[in-house]
Amino acid sequence: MESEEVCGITAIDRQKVEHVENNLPESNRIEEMAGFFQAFSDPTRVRIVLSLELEELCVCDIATIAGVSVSAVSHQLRYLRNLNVVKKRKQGKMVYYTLKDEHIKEVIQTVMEHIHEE
Amino acid sequence: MESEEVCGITAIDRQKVEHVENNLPESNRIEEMAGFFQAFSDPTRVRIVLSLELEELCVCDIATIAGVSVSAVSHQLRYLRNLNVVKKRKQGKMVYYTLKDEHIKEVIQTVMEHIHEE
DNA sequence: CATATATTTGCGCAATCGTTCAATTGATAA
DNA sequence: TTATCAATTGAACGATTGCGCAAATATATG
Repeated sequence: MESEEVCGITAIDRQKVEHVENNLPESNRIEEMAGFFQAFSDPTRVRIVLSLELEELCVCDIATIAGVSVSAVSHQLRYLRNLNVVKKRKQGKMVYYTLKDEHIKEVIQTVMEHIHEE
Repeated sequence: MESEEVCGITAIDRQKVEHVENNLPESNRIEEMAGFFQAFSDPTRVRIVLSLELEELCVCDIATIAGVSVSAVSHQLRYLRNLNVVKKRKQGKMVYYTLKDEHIKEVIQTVMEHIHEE
């Protein structure tokens, strides 16, 4: 048998494990990826992003569409802003949000197609 | 001004709001999307999925690669199985996991490219 | 049968998340 | 100035998440 003790965990197939470990992206990249996916892992945020694909909207209107409080939306918008998904434009008292860059649409499109294909 | 009271929330631009509401996917679809993204919103799960892109692996080896306990991996694998992301093949005492379908790779590839492009 | 190994499962804990509420900031209008 | 309105912020909450531990399950072997 090709088993071996490693740090208290039994690694059965040492060769496969090494192959994978050598070809996996580094931890930073992996966390970055997870972080990106997390941005869209909540229905409210998905609704916000899909809405902003269609129109530039003020916080209040986003709240109406998303069906949650203005405060909740504002928190989520800050979250999405920090992740470079959306950007804001201030005009008087009001703040208008849009998607930061266009190829977020592509990513979402790809995922939506994937979901439909089954 | 084009403001109006709707369920206690002030909708500023009625026209935009309606346009968005009419063109947004239905709630089921949105939750489905969020659920899909959630599958990859955790570093351990990302590591698992990226590993299974490279090799068919047993639970124990996945645990070694992911750097968490066998139990933790098993929990995550069940989660991913319920989401139709991975499938298992039993051989004796051991259970080998692979990705369920190939075009999950495409989705991940698209996202990775997106992240690199900035 | 008993033993050993690989995986799964249920439980509980700590950390995180999404939300609301209340207070605050920033800008406009009287 | 004061009043008003849009948006942001911080605190607190309940709910969910990811994990490890320990027990249970499943399969192979003596």
